Amino acid sequence: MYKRLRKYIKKMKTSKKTSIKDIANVLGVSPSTVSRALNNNSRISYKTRVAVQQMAEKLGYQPNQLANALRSGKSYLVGVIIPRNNSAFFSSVVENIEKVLNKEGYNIIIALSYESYEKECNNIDSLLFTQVDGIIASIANETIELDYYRKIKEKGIPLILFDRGGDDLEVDYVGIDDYNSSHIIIDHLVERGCKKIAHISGFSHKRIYKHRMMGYRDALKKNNLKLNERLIIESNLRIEDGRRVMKQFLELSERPDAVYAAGDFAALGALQVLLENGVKVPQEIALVGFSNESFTSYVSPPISTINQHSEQIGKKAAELFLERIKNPSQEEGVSKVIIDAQLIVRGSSDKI
Amino acid sequence: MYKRLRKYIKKMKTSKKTSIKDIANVLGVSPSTVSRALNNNSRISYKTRVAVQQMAEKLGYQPNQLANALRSGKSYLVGVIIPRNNSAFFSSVVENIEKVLNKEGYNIIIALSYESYEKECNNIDSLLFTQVDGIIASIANETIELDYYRKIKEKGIPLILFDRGGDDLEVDYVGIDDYNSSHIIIDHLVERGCKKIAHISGFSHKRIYKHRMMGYRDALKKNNLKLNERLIIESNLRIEDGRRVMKQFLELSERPDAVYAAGDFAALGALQVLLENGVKVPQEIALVGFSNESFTSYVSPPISTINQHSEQIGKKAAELFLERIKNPSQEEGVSKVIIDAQLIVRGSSDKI
DNA sequence: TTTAAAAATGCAAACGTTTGCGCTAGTTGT
DNA sequence: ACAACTAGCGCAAACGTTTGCATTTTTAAA
Repeated sequence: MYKRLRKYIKKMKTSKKTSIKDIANVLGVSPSTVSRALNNNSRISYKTRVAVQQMAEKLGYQPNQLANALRSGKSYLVGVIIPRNNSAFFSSVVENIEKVLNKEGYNIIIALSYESYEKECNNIDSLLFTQVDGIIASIANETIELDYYRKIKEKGIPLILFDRGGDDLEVDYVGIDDYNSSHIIIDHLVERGCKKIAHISGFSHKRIYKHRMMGYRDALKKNNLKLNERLIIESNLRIEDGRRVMKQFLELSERPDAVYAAGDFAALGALQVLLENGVKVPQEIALVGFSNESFTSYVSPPISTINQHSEQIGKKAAELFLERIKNPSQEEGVSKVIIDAQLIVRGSSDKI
Repeated sequence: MYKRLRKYIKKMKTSKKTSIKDIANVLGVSPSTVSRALNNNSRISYKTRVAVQQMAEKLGYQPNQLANALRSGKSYLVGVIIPRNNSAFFSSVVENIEKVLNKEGYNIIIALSYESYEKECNNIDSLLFTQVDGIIASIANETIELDYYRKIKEKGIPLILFDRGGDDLEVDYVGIDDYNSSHIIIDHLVERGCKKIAHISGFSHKRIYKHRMMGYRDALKKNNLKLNERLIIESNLRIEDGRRVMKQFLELSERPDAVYAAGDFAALGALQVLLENGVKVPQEIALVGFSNESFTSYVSPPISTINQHSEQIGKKAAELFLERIKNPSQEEGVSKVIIDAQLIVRGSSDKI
């Protein structure tokens, strides 16, 4: 027994990976016994189990997930695709997805799309190649065709979308009520006396931005405010887009007295332009963003925004995945979970 | 031929995964032929290759990376461990690591430590379990014992550290010159007339913060400024830490006329307290942060900071990994790449 | 002591892919 | 016609782990 051990410790110096076979050889048992002992199988005696587990520890045995996944058909990996990284919303969603899934023995693979359709397609291929057990995703801004997402579905792999989903896809979805969020924002701005409310919209081929705009339009109507098409401009909602659009609004003969931007980065750009032009915020022009990015509370004045409950979204997305795993039936209807958002009023739109 | 195809198309409806065996069966060739045809092996005739590749396309064949990695001993995955997610610095490093490695056929697995030692250990275990070909990491603030990183090394898996490294580990490293960066900051503050410069330090058990503090101390001496220990406070460098420490500095009988914070989040917290207390920045107290987080340019006044060249760090870290793969010899010396940082002067410390 | 039952293993094959070496059919040269 | 060579495959085993079923060993009862 000790001769065998010494022989194998020596072997360990040159070849770094310990496998079940190595343990089996040292102890003079079969690999299946080692596997069963490591997995506390009742068919293995206590004595053998202890010997195997101690030897595994001594030889630095590390289970090989590749082999396990190949054999079992399950990798216990979940791919999480997000469109951008430097965003408090997506960071928080990822964190909460991870917490829920880690508890159930899953690990996540984070894939970043950088708002690019091509990168997104590469990510999906990589994740499928890696045999993930499921994919949780939010769609990149550049993405119009959803063929790649359909591909996931066709392979029978659970797909859950959050925030940015797609009407054409019959898959599970978690998001907030974009339409109603706009109502809340417009009501708030109307309540503080605003009458000419402009909207920096995202691309309306993206469902969430379309709903935010529909909400904006209907809320204006509800409050008997005239709809001025020149006060609606679509953009990619980056800081530079917010700056450009805000400049356009300032050049109008009829200036707005409030601006609702469908994303916080665009709101930040708009704020920068307002301050640079000596416009008093919120006295002359009030400002509301969307998504509660961290910086909205750092800047001056702090920006009012919509809290999208990223924690809840992350948790719910992970739970939907786990339910899909437990009920693999393809015929079950899809879930759409819509969470009410919340307006956070700060200096940029506060009533004085 | 068509009977075989129809039989298999039918089979595809129920079992979602197409393997090389399925293609082999339809075409009446062996699995090894299919594999070779898919990999453009010269041992396979053009006719067979085309037939195989077309059938693979028709049957929706997706290579199984698990099997490939198991067979070859290489997963072409690289684990990237970062301590926090909502940071422009780490986001940018990750993005640049990914770009370089994707070009070489590698995919990355991002693991977040949330500044926790325990989470970091779990991440390392998960990555080893997943048979990554290498790990690129920045150490969590809570981590003192480096045993888990040693474990990576002992398994012969390439390990590259960036930014936050460890003196005890003989591994490749990329970072900036923290000592010299402090000199640059102090010189700048001295040039604008500051005489009582306080330092919000990170934990000095972390090498980078220790070097930043040493640089601070030596730069004061170099400029014949008196060192006041009450103007140095260690902290975790979060926003709330910056607030707390700044409040302490404001309560001193001898107030500082400048504050150098070893991280931008702490600088932001300090700025908030200064503004809340009606202190004019930079006229009464100048402020400099570290890391060039996005928000440093959004807030008012914009915060002077150190640009850590995250792009270069990411690229270099990935390149060091690739070199390790090309030269697997264990005896080669480790690389330490130190990049000069750059001071970005903004409103918080600008000369008027 | 013998027999039967229970406990504790071991064998073989599965998972998907790749690759060294062997085999076969066809072609070319003598 | 025969021998040698080459192109184009196929066989079998590797990679690490798990699991159904068979086999062996141990224990208890007659």
